[in-house]
Amino acid sequence: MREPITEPIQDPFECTPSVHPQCVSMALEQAEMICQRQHVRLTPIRRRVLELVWQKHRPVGAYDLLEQLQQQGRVAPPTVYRALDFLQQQGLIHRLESLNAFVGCAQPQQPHQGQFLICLSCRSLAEIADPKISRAIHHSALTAGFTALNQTVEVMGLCAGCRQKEQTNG
Amino acid sequence: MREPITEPIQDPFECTPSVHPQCVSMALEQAEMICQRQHVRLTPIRRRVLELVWQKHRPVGAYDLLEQLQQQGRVAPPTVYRALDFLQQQGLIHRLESLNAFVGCAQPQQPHQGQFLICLSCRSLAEIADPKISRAIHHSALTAGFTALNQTVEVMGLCAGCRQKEQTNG
DNA sequence: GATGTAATGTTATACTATAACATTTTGTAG
DNA sequence: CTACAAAATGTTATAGTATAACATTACATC
Repeated sequence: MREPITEPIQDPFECTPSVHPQCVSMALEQAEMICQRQHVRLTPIRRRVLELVWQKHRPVGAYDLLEQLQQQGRVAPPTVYRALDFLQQQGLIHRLESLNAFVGCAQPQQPHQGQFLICLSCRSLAEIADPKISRAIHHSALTAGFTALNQTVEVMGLCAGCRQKEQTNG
Repeated sequence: MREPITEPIQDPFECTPSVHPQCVSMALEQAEMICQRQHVRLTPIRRRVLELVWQKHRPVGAYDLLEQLQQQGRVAPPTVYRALDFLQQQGLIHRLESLNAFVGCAQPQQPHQGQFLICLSCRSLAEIADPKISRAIHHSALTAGFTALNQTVEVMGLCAGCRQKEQTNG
């Protein structure tokens, strides 16, 4: 029998192939629970889209998802976008504005705004949730008399692994 | 003779119709200077696009610009996008990822990442440059072993004026 | 004025997203 | 159980955003 998974499912910089199938199924289980609690329906399509998003475990475009869905029958764009809208509303996925792409939410239990570190080299992504950043933004907004309702924070750069490689090569 | 303009050109929440023509021409003059210093060419098309961006003085889409350019002859999308790319490279405009739109840069003299407050009600926008936000992001990234090269910070909410109106009405 | 580079023109197409309306599925009240 | 309303999905068409690829023109320098 396997050891229970102790590491969080949330860090793509860390998620190894060996634990990956489990991080997908964990995300789906969590989603089932959350939807039940919220009295909303995680229909087969919605569940399948969430599964595909987690399987990639990195930013994935709507038409990429569409293509995969079409391997099991005819599907049109609105079907995908509706599922993505639903999943976003339930906080199960985030949209990455700078990539026109979507990614599974690391902490769907507690609603939050995503903050993202996106590696330009390997295209992997990590979600962080640093209250200092949120607070700094809120504070700065207030100073301008502005009421912040929704924050987008997306940071492009190099993850630890790729930075090392670049240094070795360059 | 007019009083000299003491207020910065950068705050769209503040820019009144009376000073607006001047804030456009100031932005163009600054651009001329910057391009000269950088030994790059602010060609008529590039200059015109920058002018249109500043005339709107709020987030404006590429195809909106295209439409205006077409009033003086046939123009195709690549022309606009090339001009926008150039202006972005020179730090004269910013791209707003969450709106697929562009806006004149408030402080083109010193290169920086934009941080934006976007009013959901009146669609106006203010650019801020709060080092505390940048630093919080950098610090948080470093903690994750991530080298931040480029930050996107876009905050949706209500500007002071619109918030008051909402309260009065609601 | 020949030559190479930068900028622009031109055509076509890729990619992202939604409107509008038809149909099916689901939950609920009678 | 069945009739009804609401929710979800199907279907077709189209809007909106962006770039690839190649041709032509303008510019700078020798």
